[in-house]
Amino acid sequence: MAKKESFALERNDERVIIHFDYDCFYAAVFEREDPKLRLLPFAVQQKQIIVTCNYEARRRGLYKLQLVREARHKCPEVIIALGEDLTRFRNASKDNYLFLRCFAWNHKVERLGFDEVFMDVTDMVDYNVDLLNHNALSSSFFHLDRNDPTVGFLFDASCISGHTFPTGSPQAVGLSTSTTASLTPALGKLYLRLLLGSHIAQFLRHQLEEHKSYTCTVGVSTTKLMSKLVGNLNKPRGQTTLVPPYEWSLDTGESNVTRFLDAHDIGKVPGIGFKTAQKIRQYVLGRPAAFHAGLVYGSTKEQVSVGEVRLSPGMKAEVLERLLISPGTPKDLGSKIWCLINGIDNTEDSYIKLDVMTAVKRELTLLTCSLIKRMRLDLMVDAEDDTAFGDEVPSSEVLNTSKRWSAHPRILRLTTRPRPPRNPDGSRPRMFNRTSKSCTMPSIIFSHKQNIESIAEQVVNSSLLPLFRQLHPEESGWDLSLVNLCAANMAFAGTDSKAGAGRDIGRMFRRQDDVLREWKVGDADLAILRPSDLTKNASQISEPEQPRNRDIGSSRHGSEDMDRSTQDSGVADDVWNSEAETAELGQACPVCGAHMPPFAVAAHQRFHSLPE
DNA sequence: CATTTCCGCCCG
DNA sequence: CGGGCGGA
Repeated sequence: MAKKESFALERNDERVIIHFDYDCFYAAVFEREDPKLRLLPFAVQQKQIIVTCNYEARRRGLYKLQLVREARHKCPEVIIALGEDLTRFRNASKDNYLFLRCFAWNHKVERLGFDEVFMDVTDMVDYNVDLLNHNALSSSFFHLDRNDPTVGFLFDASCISGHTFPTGSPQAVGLSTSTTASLTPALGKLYLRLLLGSHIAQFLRHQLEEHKSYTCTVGVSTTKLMSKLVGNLNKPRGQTTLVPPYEWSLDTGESNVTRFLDAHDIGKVPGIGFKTAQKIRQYVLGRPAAFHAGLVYGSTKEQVSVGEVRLSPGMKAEVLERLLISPGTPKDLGSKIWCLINGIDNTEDSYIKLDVMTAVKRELTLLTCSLIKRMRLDLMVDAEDDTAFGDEVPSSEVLNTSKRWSAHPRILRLTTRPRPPRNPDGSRPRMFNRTSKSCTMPSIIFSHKQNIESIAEQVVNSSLLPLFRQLHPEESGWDLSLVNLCAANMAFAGTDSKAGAGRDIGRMFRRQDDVLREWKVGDADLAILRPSDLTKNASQISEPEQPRNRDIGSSRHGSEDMDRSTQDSGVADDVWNSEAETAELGQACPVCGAHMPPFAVAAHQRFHSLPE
């Protein structure tokens, strides 16, 4: 049995991130359509402003966000294109993005605006680190395909590709020399990983130039924050890698992260906008920070460096939090910014989270399928027939078109329960700390045209995933002991021409509850959903509640824990699991012992509870 | 409790 | 300026 597949929980998450920034993107889009422009001073105009211009134009004194009048005066021969229609830029951006994404092994590639891309190449790097031949680093081969060892490129693994910060780092020396030994193992490993990152970055840059005719500037580091910032050091058409040490230590002294970051103006840090920066400046200076209104865009501010902020007396997350709270500001903005100015970018967690999300999505989809089946069994009636439940249990969930809904649940609710922390004796406390979120039942769920799977997929995407995110906005380490889906707040369709119909149905439900209550498995920690093992299907049971405003169907689902031996060895666990494993094959009715599909049990039991 | 609307802020 | 996001 695999021991440690719990990737999401292990904090070996020093990622390798590449940030791409296309050089003067809008201008480059036009240049690609008309290469003659490359040699001429060329600018793109929106309204009365030069939004960007090529480097030929910059050589003649033009710059971004300059007034068109001024630009024309300074450089009369400039060629200007109108760039107010964004579609060509949008398309080019998307095209480049898709191109880059083809190289990624995972889907951790994202666009920021039209002209920036982040790519998490951690998996590629780690794969290739293991395959390096340390005796022949300078003639290494970078594998781009795990399945085809011939796909890749040659590179020199004895040095970083492109520029570094700080400049003249071990790069010149190379790894095969004695300096390698002086590097601590951890430092050396990170160095090697970033080195490989720099080579894949170099490769991708050239691919982009060759196949798409776009040059770009890239940064390589372990976070989006740092890779984006460090890339700025060498533009255009350059790349910069932020080399270790990333941690402060006795022999290496200050970390290169803070050394680099501290020199920036506080307002230059992505995520710290003008307002926030001004407040922080004011705090550090002890007086309002001066800023002279600029000509066109922004303004020249009194600069306060990240280092001054970070090292200002008593500075910490709480201080920033208090400083920045005002109506409409995000919750923990203070700690966010404290992290940022210390070079920590929490968004990297979201990459890991993505992996887990796909598993969660699978689970939710299975749950939804179960729920739909149950809803159809319990709530669909023959179009001509007003009675909700016949004498026979339907033999199949397949529905013909002569059925209609007798009632509509109006609310869809997702409930989860985190696994409570373990007691000293290894057992788990029984807690009822469930959390739930609900939304209006998406109408698609009542469709009887589409098949159940496609409906489920839509419901998951449109409703359940958003709910899940609300329930678990925290970082990746979900360890859930229960996931439950239910349809609630019944609305009966019949404009009760028969006055007693509603009451009869209500009574029926109550009787059903009585039966189900007996049948129901105890409320122990049963279903298990863990990021490390989300594949196995468990079961579904119904969960009766109050007669009025009650939930009609409820479908519970979880996955079997890998490490079951360390769990409660209670009987309930075993009962549950045996039921769980046979769930898809069939279940026995606890009253009469008849065998049937699990989703039919509830309806079948209702049959038992019908009035004589 | 969910939904709708608006505002502040950040970004390119 | 236009879009996106989060909070009230």
